[in-house]
Amino acid sequence: MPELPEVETVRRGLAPAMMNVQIDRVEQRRLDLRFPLPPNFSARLSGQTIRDLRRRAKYLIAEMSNGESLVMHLGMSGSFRVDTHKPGLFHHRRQHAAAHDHIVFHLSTGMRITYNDPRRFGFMMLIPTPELNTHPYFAKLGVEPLSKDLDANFLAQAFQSKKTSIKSALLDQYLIAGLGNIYVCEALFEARLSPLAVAGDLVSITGAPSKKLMCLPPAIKDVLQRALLAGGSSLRDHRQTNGALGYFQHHFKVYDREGSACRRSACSGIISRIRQAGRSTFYCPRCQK
DNA sequence: ACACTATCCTGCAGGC
DNA sequence: TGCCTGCAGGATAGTG
Repeated sequence: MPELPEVETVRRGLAPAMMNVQIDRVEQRRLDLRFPLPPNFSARLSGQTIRDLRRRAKYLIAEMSNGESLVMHLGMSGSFRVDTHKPGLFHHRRQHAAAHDHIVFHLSTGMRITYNDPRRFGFMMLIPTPELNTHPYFAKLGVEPLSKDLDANFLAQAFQSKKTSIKSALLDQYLIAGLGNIYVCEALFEARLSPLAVAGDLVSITGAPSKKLMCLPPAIKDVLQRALLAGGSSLRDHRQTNGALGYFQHHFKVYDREGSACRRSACSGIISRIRQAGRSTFYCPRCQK
């Protein structure tokens, strides 16, 4: 599920509860998610104070007071829930763990942060904070799409002589870090670009971005920003940390709209679904060229 | 260098 | 009602 807008929504929900708060203990309800959890996971986190909670691409990074950082990835179905544990009260209503609640952080404030992940494609790692930038998971990551690093000149340089489709190129986390299947489809629609276009064909021989490519960075930023305002997209698993749904799925122009009418005014196209690199692509063949 | 596939895992929708 | 198939927001390893 979680692409940049969902991960950032989660970060904004977690930050008030976690920032400058101590972790009392960590309840580890399984030994592994996608990978085995780090050795002594609970012990290494217990007693630490969370100094910062950042996002890089689709990763959440909680910097601890002991110099280690907890790096978390939500995979396809990961979510966090924040609630308050009230000991003594409501004794008759024991707070049961929900299915797929794998990790619970008990904070000194009485708040609990519960990580739920049905498919367990998510993972958590502990990395010494000074090594984050050189760690294999981060060293090669591409630009943040909402930063000014993402502009037409950057894309021209990134796409030059690339024979892969623009759809696949935008999904490549080593070029742009944080886009996923939904927002790539939506951004290509905004930019009126066919997902089948060859990335390198959008760059002139001199290395300058074509006019079509110039539309893409603003389209990407616009889609991501609107999704952020909506709290992300909830297809099945994504929740804000208070349990609320995101609602950007109601604003999709192409994603999951196969067979429906194109929403661009004066376009009479029908949204198509094709398969690219093993993933569904949704687009309007009439107005995306 | 590139494209495609299978893989990890669970849940759900659709067809019969 | 149930069984089966395919598909899902990600990312990697292996193949040709």
